Amino acid sequence: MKLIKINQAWNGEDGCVNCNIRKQALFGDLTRQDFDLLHLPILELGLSAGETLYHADDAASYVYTVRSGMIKLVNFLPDGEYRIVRLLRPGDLAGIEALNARPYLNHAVAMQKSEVCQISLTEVELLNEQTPHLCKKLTALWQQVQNDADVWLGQLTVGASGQRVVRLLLYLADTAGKSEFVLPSGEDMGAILAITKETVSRTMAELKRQGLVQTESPLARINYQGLEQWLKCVDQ
Amino acid sequence: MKLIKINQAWNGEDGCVNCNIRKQALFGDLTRQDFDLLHLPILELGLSAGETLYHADDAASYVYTVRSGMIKLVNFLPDGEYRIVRLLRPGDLAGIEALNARPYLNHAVAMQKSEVCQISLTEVELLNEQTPHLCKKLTALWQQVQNDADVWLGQLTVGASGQRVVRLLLYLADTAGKSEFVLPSGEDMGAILAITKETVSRTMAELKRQGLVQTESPLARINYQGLEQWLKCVDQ
DNA sequence: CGGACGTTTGAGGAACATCAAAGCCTGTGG
DNA sequence: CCACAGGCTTTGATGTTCCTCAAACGTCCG
Repeated sequence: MKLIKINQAWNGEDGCVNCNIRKQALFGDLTRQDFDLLHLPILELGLSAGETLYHADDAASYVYTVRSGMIKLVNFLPDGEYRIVRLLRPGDLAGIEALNARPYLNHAVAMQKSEVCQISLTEVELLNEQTPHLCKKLTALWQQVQNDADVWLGQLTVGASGQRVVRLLLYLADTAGKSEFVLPSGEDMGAILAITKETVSRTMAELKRQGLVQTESPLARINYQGLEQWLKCVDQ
Repeated sequence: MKLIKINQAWNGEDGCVNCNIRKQALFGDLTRQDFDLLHLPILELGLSAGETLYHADDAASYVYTVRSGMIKLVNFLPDGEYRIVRLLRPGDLAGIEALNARPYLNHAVAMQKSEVCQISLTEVELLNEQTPHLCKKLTALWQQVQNDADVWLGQLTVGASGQRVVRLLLYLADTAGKSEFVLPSGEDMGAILAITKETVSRTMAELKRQGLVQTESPLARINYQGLEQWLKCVDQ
């Protein structure tokens, strides 16, 4: 793992205060005064696609706020297969389980070129004792975890393979905020949906044939309402 | 919904302080002084099998600590199918998402005769502002949610139907703390594992034939190590 | 006792996994 | 700049698993 240190996001001055995604992120509710309680620098790290941020069972001393890109949380099964259990996007917190003095539960791997802020656990714990502003945000972030888990379980692992792929595309568009986004590899989509990459490929081919999806390089553009309609027709 | 009020678990005296599952539950870290901050009574409710504790999208004003029995969290899909996304056992918190001023995310239904404590949201919020002891426990409970979600996604929705059934049986034994436990209905097991009740039935029949599972009335007794072995053999 | 509901068992068929081979991009080094 | 290697994607043929539909059986409750 050769993470690149981009810069020191907070250095005693006001890097964090001015962070462009701070409102959504862990420190979103902190006041100017709260920031004065910080005494360790916060590093900003760059990851290229495929790089690992941390491994499951690693002793954890940091959590990471995602600033850009996308991080997958991966679980490996005894037989070597793997399964993606969550996707983290800007504002999300990777390694949140470390706040409980537990080792990381999954592997965190960048799916695209990504940037994260590395926040020391002790920093978070100290801050949490000295100001009540953090606990609320933490609860919101945990809630997000539950929400995602529910979507995953309720929509992405149920029904015919076609429905799963379509629901994933809609989910990706939702989280990206637009109908154009970086498409995960076929294998990754399979690991999200619990189907094989071949089935993913066949379904995507069919959707392209119907003009509901266009792909170009790493990007996909989807016809959102068309896909929603497609779901309803197949369901009945 | 006709929940039965069993009694007032906390009445200004020390019902909660002496609660036999308090250590694991929401108030586990509170001190005697913290309890003095409570000013609303906490009700203990009884549910019979099949009764609903709350519905998804209900405006939430309570969270519930499970005292006995088992509660399932259920999501309904547009086509009327349903999916169980989590099982709650004694010590777990139902409706935890309400702490974020959100409506409930799923339906909560008792699978067996169960008992829960009804805790007012405002109570939790007030307590959270006045003592730091709650936040830690909350984090631990959220962590539990994530943990369960990972197990669900990583083990119960992947692989052949037989493996899923066996993993569920092992999971139920783990959470029960012994190899004898109340077996969910075939339909519920199917809704957990994303397979049909017929497939569940066939698999269970086969496991019984092999002497790895015995059922009696609502109870099941499993050969834990035998099932673990069974998993390894099938895997390869 | 009879009805409703859950479980069991069977037969048939569809959907998906598996295996295999060919095609296509990407990046690398000559 | 082009050629080539590697990985990822696509497409096909085959087989198995599991879903679907259906009927019989068992059990719990009125």
